[in-house]
Amino acid sequence: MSESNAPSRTAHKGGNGRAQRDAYDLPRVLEIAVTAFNEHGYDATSMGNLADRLGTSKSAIYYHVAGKEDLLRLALERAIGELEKVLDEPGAKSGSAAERLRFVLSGAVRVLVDDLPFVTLLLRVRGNSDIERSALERRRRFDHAISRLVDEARDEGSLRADVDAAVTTRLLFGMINSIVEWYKPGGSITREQLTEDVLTVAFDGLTKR
Amino acid sequence: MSESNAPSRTAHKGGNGRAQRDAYDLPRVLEIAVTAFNEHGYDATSMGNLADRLGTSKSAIYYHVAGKEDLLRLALERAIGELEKVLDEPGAKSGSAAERLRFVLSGAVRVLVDDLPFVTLLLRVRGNSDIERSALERRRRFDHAISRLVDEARDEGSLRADVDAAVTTRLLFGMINSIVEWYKPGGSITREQLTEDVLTVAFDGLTKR
DNA sequence: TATTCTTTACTGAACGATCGGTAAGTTAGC
DNA sequence: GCTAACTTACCGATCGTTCAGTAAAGAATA
Repeated sequence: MSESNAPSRTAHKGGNGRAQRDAYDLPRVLEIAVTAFNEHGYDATSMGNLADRLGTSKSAIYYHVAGKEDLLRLALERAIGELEKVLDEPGAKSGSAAERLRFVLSGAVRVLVDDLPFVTLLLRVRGNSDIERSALERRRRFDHAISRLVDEARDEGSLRADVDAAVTTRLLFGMINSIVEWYKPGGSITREQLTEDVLTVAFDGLTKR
Repeated sequence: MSESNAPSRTAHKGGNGRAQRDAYDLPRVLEIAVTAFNEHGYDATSMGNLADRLGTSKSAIYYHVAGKEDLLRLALERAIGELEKVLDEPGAKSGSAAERLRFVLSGAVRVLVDDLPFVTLLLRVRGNSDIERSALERRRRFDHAISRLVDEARDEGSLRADVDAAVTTRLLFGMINSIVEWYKPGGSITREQLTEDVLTVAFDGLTKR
């Protein structure tokens, strides 16, 4: 692969360096689209709007993607895909339920931070189309897997049993998912520090001991 | 356009006054609108859509409200107004910082539950228009007031100091605000039980002691 | 090397559908 | 008859999408 080229040109994909007047390849289009969707909402973002941000025309976008919904599909797939991977990692499968829960929650925070705009979009989806409903269904399954871990950790005696288990899980999710609303990567708080803080507050609470 | 509500024309049915072929008064229109906005998003909800839900025509809605944005304005005003009231109650002004914090958080949960659809809409606003930005600004001020309470409770020695104060506050908000995404009034969990669970998890964490 | 063909990556204009909103006429109850 | 509460018909703007055309560059042919 040739990497000595000017960055504004030839962002070629596979084996051959073809003609490319500008670098509007799919990853770039997707990145701009996800940013715009998060800023103004999916419905409020028009294809003309995206074209302006890309410095190109509306119809040029259609060379790279099938349509507006396709951009949403690709973005949601990326987000939910990365989250699902966490459940397949070894740390999510061995150890006590409490250990596995901590591992999965850490992994979720990691994905939230590393793919922040994509996960942000996923968490705002309300099920308006088949694509959104499909992403929502996969998210529901992911949530359910963590919910089972909470139940197990409870049965183990690791977690408190005086609060409804379902409520506990929901509040836990609420806390973690809210990260996308305020966390700025590259700021003063590192990803690792954030993960530690989240687990501390979640498991030990706000009260001083 | 005047800031105040109370349009002198709306003949409310309370004292039984004017002709009313159907019960499409402002509160009913607003209720249907907020429900629709929450289900499909503000942008994805058309005036025609609202008219169908009301069993009337699009233009009939314009007799009761100035336009689509006006519906949003009224809904957001109600939500943020109720939240702001909590800060003015006596319990929010006397006692230790920890006590005031618990009072305000309880109050926030109470408003969230009692005006669930309105607060849901408020929490989903992203600042796309002047109206949204104005609501967002008031919400930011409300959040900041609670943030100061957390700082005070910390200085008092009531709250832990080993986690960043700003992060603590954000996670606390994330947890509480997430309620609008899953709580169903009239279900098995009462408002009071929910409030208690939230405070327990927030202050004491998930771990069994 | 010179010419032609093919593919890539667009441009610009236009499409039908739908949007929020309005104008003007109509009906029900006092 | 007056007015509140509509209805029907329509407006211009904008939406996502399509389509014919085309410039640029590599590949094939001579």
